Amino acid sequence: MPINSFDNFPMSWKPNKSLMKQPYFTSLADQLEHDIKNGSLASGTKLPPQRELADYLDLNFTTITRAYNLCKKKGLIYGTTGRGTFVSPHVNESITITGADLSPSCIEMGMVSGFEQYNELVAQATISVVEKGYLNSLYEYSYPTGHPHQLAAAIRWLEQMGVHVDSSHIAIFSGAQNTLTVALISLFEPGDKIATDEYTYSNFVELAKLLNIQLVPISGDQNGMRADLLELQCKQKKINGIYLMPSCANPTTIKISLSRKRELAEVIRRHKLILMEDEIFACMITGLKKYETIPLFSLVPEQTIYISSTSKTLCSGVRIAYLAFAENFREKILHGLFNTNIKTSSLDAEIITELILNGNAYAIVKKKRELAAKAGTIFERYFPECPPPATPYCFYRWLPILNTKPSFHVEKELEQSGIRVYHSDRFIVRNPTDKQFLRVSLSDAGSMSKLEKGLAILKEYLET
Amino acid sequence: MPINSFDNFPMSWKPNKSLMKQPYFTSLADQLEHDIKNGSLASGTKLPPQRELADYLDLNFTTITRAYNLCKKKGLIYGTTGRGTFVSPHVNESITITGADLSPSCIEMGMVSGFEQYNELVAQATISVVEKGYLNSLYEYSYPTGHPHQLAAAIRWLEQMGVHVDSSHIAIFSGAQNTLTVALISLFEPGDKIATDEYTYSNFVELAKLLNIQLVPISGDQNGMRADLLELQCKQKKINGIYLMPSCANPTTIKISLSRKRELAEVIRRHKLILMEDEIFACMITGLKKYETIPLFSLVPEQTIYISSTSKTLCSGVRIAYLAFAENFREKILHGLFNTNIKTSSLDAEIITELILNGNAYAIVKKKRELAAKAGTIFERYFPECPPPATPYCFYRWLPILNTKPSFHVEKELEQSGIRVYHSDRFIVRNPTDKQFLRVSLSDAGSMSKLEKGLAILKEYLET
DNA sequence: AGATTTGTAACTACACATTTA
DNA sequence: GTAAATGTGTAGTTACAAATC
Repeated sequence: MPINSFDNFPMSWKPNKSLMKQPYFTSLADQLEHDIKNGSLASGTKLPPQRELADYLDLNFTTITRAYNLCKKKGLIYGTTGRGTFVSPHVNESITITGADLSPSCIEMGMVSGFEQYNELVAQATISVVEKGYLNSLYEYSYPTGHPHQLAAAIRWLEQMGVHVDSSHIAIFSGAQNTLTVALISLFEPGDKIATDEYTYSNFVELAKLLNIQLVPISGDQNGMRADLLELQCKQKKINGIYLMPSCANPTTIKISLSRKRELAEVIRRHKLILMEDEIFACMITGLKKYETIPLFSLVPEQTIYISSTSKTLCSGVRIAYLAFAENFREKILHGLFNTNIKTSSLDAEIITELILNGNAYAIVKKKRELAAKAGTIFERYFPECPPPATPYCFYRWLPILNTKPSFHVEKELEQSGIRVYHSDRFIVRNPTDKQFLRVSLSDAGSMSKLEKGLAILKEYLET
Repeated sequence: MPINSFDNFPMSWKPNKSLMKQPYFTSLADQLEHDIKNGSLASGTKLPPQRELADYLDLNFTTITRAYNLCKKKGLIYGTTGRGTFVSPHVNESITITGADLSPSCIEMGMVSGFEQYNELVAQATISVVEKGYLNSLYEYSYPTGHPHQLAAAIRWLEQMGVHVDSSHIAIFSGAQNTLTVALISLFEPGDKIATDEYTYSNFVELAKLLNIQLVPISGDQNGMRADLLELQCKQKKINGIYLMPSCANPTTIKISLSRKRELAEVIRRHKLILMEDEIFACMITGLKKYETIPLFSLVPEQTIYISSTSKTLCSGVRIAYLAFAENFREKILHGLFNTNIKTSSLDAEIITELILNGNAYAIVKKKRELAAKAGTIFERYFPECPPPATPYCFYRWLPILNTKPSFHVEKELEQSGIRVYHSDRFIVRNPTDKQFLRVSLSDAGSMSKLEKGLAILKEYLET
C-alpha cells in the first residue's frame, strides 16, 4: 500500500485542507475545536497520531503538536505518550455541581449541602449577634483576615481537630471553595501539577481547569491514596502540590489511616509538595471529642494549608471557612486573600463565632451526626451490598453500579424518574475507567421519608 | 575588538555559566528570577539583548527568548521590539491596599472605604431582615446567583445607572474585587493582555499579576483614556480586554466624557475587546436621579461586564457587588462564580436588598454625598492649586507633588508625621514617570476635624 | 523482552515588525 | 529615510519517554 493512500485506512478525523492557512497550527486547532464543540467528534474519540496528520497535511509533526497543545490547554483533548490523543470527556458539559435547576418534583440526592434542618439555631445566633448592638463597628472596614475574637473562636474550633495555630496563621474565607481558589492562585502557577485521588471533588477539578493547573490522579486502596504510587509519580514528573480529604474523601467516603498518613507525609516532605488538607467533614466524623487521629497538618506543618469549612457541618448559607497555614505560606496566602476577596463578610463570620462561643455549633454537629447515621441505616436497608463508608456519619454514599450507558444518560434517566444523583464520571480526574459508581447524597432530600422514596426509585432503576 | 570580548563592554546582567544546566531556558529563567527577586537587578534595568546573551552562553538566541518569556509570564520583565527587555516595576513590593497595620495615632487618608458614619442605617436594615423571620429559608442552599427578590432589587439599583438587564444576566458577588477575580479567571487566559489607564486601581494591578495577565497602559487626557492610542496598541499587539472606571477613575478622579465613551466603544467593538466597566462610584456621582450619562454597557452591551459594588457607597463590611453581563459571557461567568465562590452570603445580600427596598440605600448615598462635598471643600482650602476632580462627590483627590525621593520613602515619612496617604507609584501600570502624585482619601479619617488635622500635616510636609 | 508507535520537551532556523540612531 | 538593533511568531530537527504489541 502506498504511504499516502489515506482513503483505505481513513483517519478518525480529517481536517479540511482548503481551510488550512497560515499560521497552520492555529488554523488546525480552530478546526479541531469547531468539530469537537460541534459534536462531530465525540468524547473519547482517538485523534490521528501527530505524524500521520503531519504527513497528510505536508507539515512537520511538531506543528501538529502545537495545534493539539492549543486544544489541550482548553481542555478539549488529552494525550498520553505511546497511546495517542483523545477527545476529552465532558467537553460540552460542565461537571460543576451547583444545586441549581432542579425541578421541584425531583428529590435531591445529588448536592451534599448537609441537612438544613438546624438552620433555626443559626437564625437564633444571628438574632443574638444583632442584639449585642455592635453591628456598627462590625460593619467598619477593619481586620481583613477576621476580627480578633472571631479568630480566637476559629482557633478553638480547629483545636478540636488537632490543628494548633496562633491568630497570625489563620484567616477567615468565604467558604471552602474560596480557600481553594485563593490557595491555587497564590501558591501555584499555571501549568503546575497537583496530585489528587483518582476520584475527587468535581468543583476542585473544574477550578484547577479554570486556572490551568493540571491534576495528576494517584490510585489508592481502602486506606487512602497509595504513598508508593505518589512517590513514583513525583519521581517521574515535577509535582508541585497535593490535594487530600483525609477524614472522609468526597466522593469515595474513604478515610486515610494513620499509618498511611505517615507514609504520605514522608513523600510529601521529601518532594516538597504543598499539601491542601481539606477537612470540611472532620468534626462530623469525630464528634465533639478531641480529634483522635492526627491531621497531616501536624505531620508536615511547614508544607500544609488546612481547610475547615462550616458550610456543610453548620450551615450552607453562611459562607465561612477557616484556613490555617504555615509561616512560609503566610505572605502569599494573605496577598491572595486581599487581592481576590479583600475580606469576608463580617456578619457571617460573627454568626459562626457566636455559634462556637455559645456552644450551639457543637449541638448542630451532634444533631447532624444523628441525622446522618439515621439516613445511613435507611440507605443500608436498600443497598446492603454497598461497601460501608469509613464512618457512619458520612453525608453521602459511593454506590458501585453495573452500567453500559453514558454517564449523563444515567443521570438524566434518574432525574426523569424523580431523583437527582451524580455519576462517578463527574468526579474522575482523568481517564474514564470501567468501574462505575453513583454518589448518593443522604443529606439534602429534605426529609427521611423523601430520602426513602428516592432510594426506592434508585433501587428500582438499578434493578431493571 | 574581538566579538567575544565581553569584559570591555560588560553586559547589564551576566548569568552564572557554571549554574547553567539542561534544560537551559529554565535554568536561565531561574537565575534571572532569582536575581530580580534578590534585588541585584533593579526595576527598569535593561537586560542584555537576546542575541548578545545567546552569544555569551553559546546558545541559539531563541532559547534566550524562551527564558525571557518564562519571566515575562510571571510579570518580572517586559520587552518591546526594537527597544529591548527591561525589569518590571514593583516586582518586589506588593502595592496591595488592605487598610491593615495602621498605627492608632495615625490618620487614615490612604484607604478609601467610604465614610463609615452611616453604618447605623445598615444595622437597622439587618435588624429588619432578622425580624422578618425567614432567616431559616434564607440559610438554605439555593439560588447561587442570588434569590429572585434580591436580583429584582439589584436590577432596580442598576437601572438608576442606565444599566438594563433581566435576572438571568446579573449575579451577586462578594464585593467588586471578587467580581474582577471571577471575570479575569473566567474570561481570560494567562498571558492575555488588558488595556488600562496609566494609573489604575492598585489591587487590580496585583490581581492581574497574580493571574499572569498583562496590563497595557494607555495614556489619557482630561476626558479619559485616549481612543486613538487604544486603537494604536490594539493594532500593535493582541489585546484581549480593557478595564475602565468611567464615572470617576481611581486614583485620577477623571471622568470619561460621553463623546470619548463613543470613541472608545467604537475601538472596543472593532477589536472585540472584553470591557470590564467598574462603576463602583456611579451612584455617588449622579446622586439619585437617573444616570444622566450613558454607561459603556449600553454602547457595547455584547462585550461588556458592568460592576456595581455597594462596599464604598453603602457599607464596606457588607460584602456585596452586582455584576451585569451579556448573554455571551453568561455561561463562563456563572461557571467561574460557582467554581470559585460557590455563592455569596445570603444574609449580606439580603441586607443590601432591604436597604434598596426600604429606600435607605438612597438615604445613605445622599448623606455620603454631603459628607464627600464637605470634605472636598476642606481639602480645597488647604490645596487650592490641586486640579478639581470631575465631580465634587469624589471620595479622594489626586494631588500633584514635586518630589525627588523614592515613593515608599515619602509614604513612610508621612506615616511618621501622623498620616497615611498613598503615592502614585502604587497605581502606575508600567514605567514610573517624572510626574508624581499623592492619592488623598477624604473618607476614612473618621471625622472632619481629624481630616483637617491630617491635611494640615500633609500641607506642612509638602511645603518643607 | 524488544521493537514499534506515539506524545513530549528542548533547542534551532528563519522571516518579520518595530524602534532607534 | 534608511540601516542596524532588537523582540516576536511560526515552523523544523532531534532526543527521549511512555505505552503497546
